[in-house]
Amino acid sequence: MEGVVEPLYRKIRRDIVECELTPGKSFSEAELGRLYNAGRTPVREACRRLEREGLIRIIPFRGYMVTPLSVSEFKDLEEMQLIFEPEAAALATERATDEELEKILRLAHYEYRLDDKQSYREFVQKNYELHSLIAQCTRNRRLHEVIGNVHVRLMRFFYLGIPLDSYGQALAAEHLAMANAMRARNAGEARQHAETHIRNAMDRSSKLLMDAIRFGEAVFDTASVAGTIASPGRRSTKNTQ
Amino acid sequence: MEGVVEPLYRKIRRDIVECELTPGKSFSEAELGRLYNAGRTPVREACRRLEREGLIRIIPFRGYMVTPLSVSEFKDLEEMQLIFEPEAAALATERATDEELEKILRLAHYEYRLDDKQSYREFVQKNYELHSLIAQCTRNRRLHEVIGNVHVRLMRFFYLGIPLDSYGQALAAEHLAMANAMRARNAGEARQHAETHIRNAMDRSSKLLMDAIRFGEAVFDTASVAGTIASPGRRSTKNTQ
DNA sequence: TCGGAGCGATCTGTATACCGAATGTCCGGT
DNA sequence: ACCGGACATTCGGTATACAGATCGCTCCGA
Repeated sequence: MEGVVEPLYRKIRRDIVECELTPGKSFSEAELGRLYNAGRTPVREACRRLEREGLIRIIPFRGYMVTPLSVSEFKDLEEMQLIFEPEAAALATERATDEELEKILRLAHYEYRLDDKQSYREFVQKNYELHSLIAQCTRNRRLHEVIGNVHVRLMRFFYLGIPLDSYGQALAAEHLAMANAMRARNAGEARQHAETHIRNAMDRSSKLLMDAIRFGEAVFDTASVAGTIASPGRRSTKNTQ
Repeated sequence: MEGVVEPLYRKIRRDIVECELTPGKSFSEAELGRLYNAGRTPVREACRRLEREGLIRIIPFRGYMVTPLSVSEFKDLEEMQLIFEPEAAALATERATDEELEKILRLAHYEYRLDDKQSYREFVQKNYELHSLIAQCTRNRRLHEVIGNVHVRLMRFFYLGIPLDSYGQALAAEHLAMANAMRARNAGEARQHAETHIRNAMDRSSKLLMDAIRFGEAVFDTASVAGTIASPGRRSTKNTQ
């Protein structure tokens, strides 16, 4: 029975990351306990962890709330990526085993088709695995954790389809360039490719974010209350509630 | 009554950081509750947070344990500093207010006298404030948190007097150079100074670490089980227990 | 009719008790 | 001397109780 809180935590986290639990939605401990059928204590604990990871916000005597997506969070996270990942790529280039580099290369081949929603979700997942594996190859466990957390938080945005849409080939090309540099054990070049990869991602996403905001489509900033319309045809009863 | 867990958490964290609770020491929830007179629930919660920060380790059915100091953790943390702080200094240079830059400069003036233990502890504290303030000036809250956490974990080593000893002036000089560059709004130079500062710190500490290990003085590594040899004449009954 | 004070509902925060599970220890048998 | 099982300890999880805080509703007065 070792793991009741751990699976629960993972389930909730997955649902948040995949925007199954809409950002900005608020709920009580009991409610969440019913939803995942678990007692109040494990729910509390899971929520505490999620709060520390920035996925849930605790409103002092009113309950919990899925952290609303905000432009500022997105910017912060991307800025962190820009700082962390190029160095991580360089370190990984020097420290990874040949097998790991092969696996990285394999993951870098992933693309997705625009017409297929499922393919996109898979890509987001593989993209995470790629970045996480690179971080792991730094052989710096703490760094790996931090980079992983940053990416997890970014994935919520990805799952909304905001920053990646319609850039499948470009992304894969950048991934490949980086993976190849790593495989050639060229740390400097790997760093460079990683940096331009992140910079490009930032450019693309800022464009898409602008559009999204212009269309009033999703993301919100500032003082909480992020009603989330998300995709058309999605029920959004009691979203801000 | 909002804050019972928060102060408790802070107290425990402070005691761990200041090595008041010796690294490697193990204890039960009840024990800790008695020590800080608090209930089991707040203790649990505080320990969970400390675990996520890497200051406490949970041994599945045997209790808790102050994370033993390990060379690998030290190396990891310094490597992270080397990645984060130069960029943070550069960002802060561009984003800080004039007042903040003044305060940074003021903090950078801190030195310590070798003969005075209290002065050293103060220095460690001020050093933390300096680095934390710089991180805060990046205006990237998440980045600030991460850098703060890294530094907090490093402080345990500092409080053991390991990596700083007898480098007071050198440290202050490096701090000053960086702070001055920041005040001149020269981001590139600030980054450069920060980088050499961290690199120097790494060199110095690796020397001192070697010595410390040679003298069997403190730090432990590898697979958990840090029997605490520490100082000669120290009983080590039930150390791994 | 409108506005403000007060009351109650609800939920978190915290403490405590209890059961089950797992592990290390100790003791006794082979 | 070695091995195996019972016991104590301690954590993991749940239920429960209670205090405090917040919100919303009602009621009363202007």
